[in-house]
Amino acid sequence: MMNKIGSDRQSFYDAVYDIVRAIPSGRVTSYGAIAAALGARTSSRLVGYAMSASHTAHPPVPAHRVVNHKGLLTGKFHFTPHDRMQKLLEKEGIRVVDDQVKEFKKLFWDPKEIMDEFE
DNA sequence: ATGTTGACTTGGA
DNA sequence: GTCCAAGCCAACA
Repeated sequence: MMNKIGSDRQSFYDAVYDIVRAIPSGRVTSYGAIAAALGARTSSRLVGYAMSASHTAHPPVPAHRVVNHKGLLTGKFHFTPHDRMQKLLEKEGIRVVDDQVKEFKKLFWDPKEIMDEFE
């Protein structure tokens, strides 16, 4: 069986990467939403931890589209340079002010929308 | 082996 | 709205 993300995949990380790569341009999601989509809502921290290692993943994951549940760019200091995360977002039409995604609620993309692709 | 830390979230006060 | 504590798993010292 290889239809469930997280259980058959090589690791929780790969599952996270797959979802992040599926985030549409110009949209954002949260760590918790990804964790929830994986059925591990309480492991949202792992999602963030996975992102810290995402820069070594291949193909690369658009980690800049993942923010915390408030729409805050908490991971921007993991980018080089730090402004890159915001730059990338703005490039996609997302407005970021004071490290916070404007209209976050509206731009929020629920990973569960593409869960079908993984079933 | 144990203890700490971390790109987090939730629930209760 | 705020602040605090707990829970999750992996990497590192």
